Formats: sequence, structure tokens, C-alpha cells
Amino acid sequence: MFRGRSKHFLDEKGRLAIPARFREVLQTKTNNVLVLTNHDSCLWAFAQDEWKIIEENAAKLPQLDHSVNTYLRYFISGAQECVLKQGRITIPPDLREISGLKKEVVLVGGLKLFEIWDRERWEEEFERAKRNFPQISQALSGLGI
Amino acid sequence: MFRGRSKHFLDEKGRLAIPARFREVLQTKTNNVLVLTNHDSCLWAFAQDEWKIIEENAAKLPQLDHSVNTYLRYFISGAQECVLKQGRITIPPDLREISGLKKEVVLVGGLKLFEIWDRERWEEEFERAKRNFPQISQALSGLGI
DNA sequence: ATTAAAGTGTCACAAAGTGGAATAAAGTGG
DNA sequence: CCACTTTATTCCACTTTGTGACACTTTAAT
Repeated sequence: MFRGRSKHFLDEKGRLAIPARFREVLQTKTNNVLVLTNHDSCLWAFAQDEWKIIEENAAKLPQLDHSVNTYLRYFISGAQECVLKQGRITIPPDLREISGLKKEVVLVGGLKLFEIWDRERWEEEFERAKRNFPQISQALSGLGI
Repeated sequence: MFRGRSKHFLDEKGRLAIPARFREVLQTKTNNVLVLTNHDSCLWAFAQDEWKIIEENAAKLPQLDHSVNTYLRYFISGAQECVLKQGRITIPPDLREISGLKKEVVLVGGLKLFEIWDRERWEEEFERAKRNFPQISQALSGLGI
């Protein structure tokens, strides 16, 4: 499970060091590969094993459904495999652009995945989440929390 | 159960000694690990066993739900496991920043968890709680207290 | 083919984090 | 009230981690 947040810097070629504790999680998986894709204003990173499950489920969806097409185009098609080398990955240029990554970046643990945010965007999002947190309890209690 | 309040000091690396009576509580659990996360203006600390339940529930939630994302980003993503070593833990930098911990810190027992406050913030919060206490007793009686 | 641009691999350094021990303070019991 | 034990804090040495730098390879463009 990916836990906790870390601040990092992209180097000038767009490479990102993965925090040691996230690397440890990856080593419990079958390989050192992350799959990145765009989600909202950030990137989502999965261990390859986890992504495989999502992909297999996506492949079973009805091809003529509208939402399915949108889902495939937006979320699934962005996915790229990034191999860890010396503890870092290169973030593909298109994903970097979509998620507005510049230099300062925040990695946010989300259990089965972690998120990659541009620092400024993350701070806004965090404030938003903090403000809304009391209100969403209603929705969450519907989910059993 | 975590009970009582203690004043402590962070060392220059952000490490915090856990009071002896809290350590005793931990020894009744399966290991000497605390999980810290941010909550409002302070940190919450759980024995790992307790946190595990929360996390397992969180991991089952639908990944694409909006409220779920907010919940994960605000409350769950901050959580980091802190192993006790010679009675102390290192508080991760982002949590230290969010909760405004500087040097003087107050640990506040809250039964299933305890809170970690910057001293100044704690004093304000305590005053606030003191002022509001008479008014909330009404609400409490509705909860069977 | 030659040059430029982008992308990779490797190394080295600085800073942050960790562990251990020593000191100081507080608490306990006789 | 004193001696002794436990607890908290500081200090120092050592390890790990993240980052920048640089050289080399690949791709593209003229």
C-alpha cells in the first residue's frame, strides 16, 4: 500500500525520483514497473500488477457504450509503462503537460495507487479537500464509513 | 486506551519521544508501530492495529468516486507508519508542516487515538473547547451521555 | 552524412534521516 | 530528604536518499 506524501523535484529532463518507501512497495510486486495515467489534474501511478486488473476489466466493457468510450479515451489510453532505473522514472512529456508538472512535485499515497501533483495544484486541491471533508461524510456513510 | 496530556519537545530532526504510559498501551498491541495522519489542525496517532481497520475499508471504496477521492486525499493519504525506536518516532516533514509543529508539542490522549498539537495551537483550541463546552452538553445528552 | 535535440545511464555530492549513547530531568520508594 | 530508577532530551557518528552534473546513445532534421 502506498502511504504518505513526499515533495520532490523533476530534473531538467523530466525524471522523478520515487521515494524509498514507495520503492519498497514495488519490490513486493512482480517487477519494478509503474503505469502512469492522467486523472483530473494529476497523474495516477499504479504497480503494473494493479494496472493489469483495471485494464482487463476495461477490456470487458461494452464497446458501443458512450461512457465506456469516454473512459477508454480519457483514462485508459493515457497509460504508459515507466521502468524504474536507479530509483527514478521518466515521466512522458504528454502526461507532464496534461498534469501541469513543472519542477516541484508532490507524491501522494493513495493505497493501491499514488498520485503525482504539481506542487501548486496540490496545495489548492488539499485546501479544497480539507474544506469539503466535513460535508462528504454524508456521502461516505452511504459507502459504509 | 490513551489517556492524559503530556508536553514534549521535538529534536532538531523532528523526532518525538512517546510518553511511557502511551508506550505501555502500544505494547498490548501486535507491534510498536504508530500511524500518524493529519486531522484539522493537529495530528492523529493510532496504534497500527486500529488504523489497519480504517485503511482496509478505505481500500475497498470505488476509486473513481469523487467523495472517495477527497476522503483519500485529505485523510488517508497523509498516513504514515512510524516505528518506535528507543521510545521515539520521527514525524514526517509534511505532517509536521501541516500541523504547524515547531518545537514545543502537546500530546493529548483520546482513548483509541492520541493527538499531537503544536503547543500554541493547543492552548487556543483548549480555550475554545472550554468556552463551547456548556453549549454542546445539550447535544451530548442526545448521544446518551 | 552531419548536426542538433532529446533521452538514458552513471557517478558523486549534499542533505536529510537513523541509530546509539550520554546527559539531564523527573519520578519513585525507602 | 536522599538515593535510585525511569524517562526525556541532546549530541554525535553513520547511512541512506534525492538531486544535479556529465557523458553517451538514439532519434530526427537538414
